[in-house]
Amino acid sequence: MSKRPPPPSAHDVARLAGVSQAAVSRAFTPGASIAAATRDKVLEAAKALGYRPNLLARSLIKGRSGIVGVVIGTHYPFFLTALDALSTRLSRAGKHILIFTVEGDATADAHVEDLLKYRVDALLLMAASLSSKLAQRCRDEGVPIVSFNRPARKVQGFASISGDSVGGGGKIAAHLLQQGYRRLAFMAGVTETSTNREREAGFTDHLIIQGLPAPVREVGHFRREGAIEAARSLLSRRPRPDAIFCANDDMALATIEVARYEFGLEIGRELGVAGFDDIEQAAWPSFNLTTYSLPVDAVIERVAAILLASDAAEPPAFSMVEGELKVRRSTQRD
Amino acid sequence: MSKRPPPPSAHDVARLAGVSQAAVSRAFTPGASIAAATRDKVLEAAKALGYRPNLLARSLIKGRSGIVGVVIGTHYPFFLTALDALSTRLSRAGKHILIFTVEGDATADAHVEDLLKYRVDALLLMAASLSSKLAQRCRDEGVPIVSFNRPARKVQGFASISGDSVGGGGKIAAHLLQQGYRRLAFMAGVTETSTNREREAGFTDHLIIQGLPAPVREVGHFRREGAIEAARSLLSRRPRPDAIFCANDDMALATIEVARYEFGLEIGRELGVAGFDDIEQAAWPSFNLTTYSLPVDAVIERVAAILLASDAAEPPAFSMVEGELKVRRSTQRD
DNA sequence: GTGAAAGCGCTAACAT
DNA sequence: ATGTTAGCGCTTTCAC
Repeated sequence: MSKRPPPPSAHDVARLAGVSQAAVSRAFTPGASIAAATRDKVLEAAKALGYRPNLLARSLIKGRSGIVGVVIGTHYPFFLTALDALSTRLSRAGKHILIFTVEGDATADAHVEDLLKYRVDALLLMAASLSSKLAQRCRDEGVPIVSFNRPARKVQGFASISGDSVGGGGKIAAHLLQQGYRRLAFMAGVTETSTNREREAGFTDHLIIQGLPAPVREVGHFRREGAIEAARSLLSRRPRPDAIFCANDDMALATIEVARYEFGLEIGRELGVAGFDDIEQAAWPSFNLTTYSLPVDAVIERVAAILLASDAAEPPAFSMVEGELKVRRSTQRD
Repeated sequence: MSKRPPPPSAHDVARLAGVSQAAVSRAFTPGASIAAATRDKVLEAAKALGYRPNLLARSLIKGRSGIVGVVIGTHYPFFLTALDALSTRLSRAGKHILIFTVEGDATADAHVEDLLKYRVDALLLMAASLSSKLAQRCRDEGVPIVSFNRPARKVQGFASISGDSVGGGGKIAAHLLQQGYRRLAFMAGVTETSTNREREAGFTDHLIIQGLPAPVREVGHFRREGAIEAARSLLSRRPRPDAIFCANDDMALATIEVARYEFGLEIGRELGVAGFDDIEQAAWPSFNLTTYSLPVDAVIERVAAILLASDAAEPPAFSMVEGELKVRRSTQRD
C-alpha cells in the first residue's frame, strides 16, 4: 500500500518542460546563466510535478551538506532558547541542524562519528565534550568545531566560546562578602567539568585572596535532586554557613526551597543564596535569585557567525563572553 | 589554508586493501556476503585511512536518508525531555534528527519543505501545525507524519498522538468542584490552538453539565507574561473567583505568584489553582501545583515506534494518551 | 544560453 | 565470495 513512489527528478521536469536536465538544474541555481523564458518554463513544469531538488544529490557533488551538527548536553540550561536562536539564524542561511543529546558527562564522540558520515559543514558542541583525537580528525577533514561552555581544546581550528565562569565566580564571592556574609559555602556541580572547576576556582580564589578560608563544600551534580541532599548537608553543619553559592541556578533554586521549607530559614536575611546562569526561574518572585547571567542570544549570534563563516576563514581560537551579575533579594541581608 | 581535502572514499580503501570497491561496501554492510579475511583487510585499510562511509551517497541510492525531521513549537513544555528520549531511541536505530523550531502559531510548512528536500524518512511535529496541502504531499511521497499535541488531520496516513486534553480538562473541573470551589475561572492559552480549545472544552462542558455557569475567562497566551496580566484581571473581579484553571502549567505558576505576592492570597485555602502538563516545577514545594500529567516518555516511545515502523506498516490514525490528575496542595481548601 | 557528457561515493544486480 | 557494471539525482565543465 505505502510503496514509496520515487519523487519526480530533474529529468522528469526536463522532459515535461522540453529542455535538458542541465537547464533544470540551472533554473534552481541562483546565479546560473539561463534565459528568463526557459527558467519560467522549467519552474512551471516543476510545480506541476511537485518537483523538489534532492539536496542529498547536491551535497554529494559539493562535498558539503548544508547541515550543521549539534551535540548538546542535557545539563545545558538554555537548550530551547539557544536552539531556537540558532535554528532561526541558520535557516536563513539555508543551513540545517542535525541534533543529538548527550547525557551528563558522556563524550560526544559516538555522535560526532555519525555526523561526519553525513559530511556536516560544521559542528557545535554545547555543554558536551569531545575526545581530542576526534577533534583532531575533524580538523583534518576541514570540519570547523565550535565548542560552547567547554574548555578550549589544544587543537588548532577549534573555536571555543565560554561564559566567563572564573570572573563570574569571583564576582559572586565579592558580592557575598560585601553584603556581609562571612561563613560561605560552595555547592559544586559535576566536579570534573570545566564549567564547575572554573566557577569554583573564581569563587574560592577570591576568598583566599581576601585572606578568608576556603568555603565549605558539597557536591550537587548540577541537578535538583543532588542539590537537595547537598543543601541539607550544608545547612546541618555547625556553624551553619550564612551564604551558599551554587554552581548553577537549578541547584540554587532547590537550595532556597530546602532552606525555606525544611529549615525555616528566611532567604537573604538568614541565608544568602546565589546561583549561576540566570535561568528564567531565577527572576520569579518566589526565588528572586542573585546570579550571574550569560547573554545567550549574544553568544548564539557569535556561534552562528563562526558556523556560517566561509570555510576559508581561520576560526577564532577562543573567546570569552562576559556575563553580568544580577543582584536580587536572595542575597539581601536586611 | 583550510581548503577542504576530500575525505577518503571507498575507492581509496579498495586500492590500499587490494580489493574491489564493492568489497569495501560489503565490508561495511552488516548482512553482506564477504569472507572474514577480506573484511578484516578492508577494515584495516579503512582505519589506516580514516575512512567513513558517506551516508549522503548511500541515501541517494536508497532514496531514504535515515533522517527524521522534527519540527517543534517553542511553546512545547517537554522539549528537552522529549528530544532527549527521541534522540536516544532513534540513534539506536541508526536514525538521526534534523530539527527546526517554530515560534508560536507559525505553520511548519517552510521547514517541512526543506526537510522534504533531504528526503527525510519521516516527520514529527510537536506542538506545531502543518497546512493540509503539504500534509497531503507528504503522504503522496510516502513520508509518514506523526503529529503530537495537534489535532488529527483529516488526511490519510497522518498519525496523530495527543494527550487527553478534553478528559483532562473535565477531570480538573470535577476535582475543583469536589474540593468545594464554586466561582471557577479559566485562563486560556492561545485561543485558536486545538490544545487550548480542547482543554477549555473539557473544563467548561463539565461545569455546564453540572448545571453551573460557564467560567469567567481571560487569555494568557500560554506565556508567563500574558498570564500575569490575566491573573491580575481575574483576581480583581468582584466577586473574585475562588479557583482558576490555567490551560498550562507555565501560566498556573505565574498565577500562583501573582495571587500570593500581589494579592496576598493563600493558595489552596483562599484560591485554588490548577494547571495542565505537570512540568517539573509544578512539583516544587514553592508551588505544589495540582495539574494533569502527560506521560511524556510513554508518548515518545509510541512516537518512536511509529517513526521506526517499516514503511509498509499502515500508520495508526489517531491515538490518545491518557494522563493522570496530580492532586497537590494548590487545590486543598483546608 | 543551452545541451551533452562526466562524475560525486556509494549500492545492487549480474557475472564469474 | 568477489569483481564488473550500471546507475541514484544532481552540478559542472565543455562545446556549441
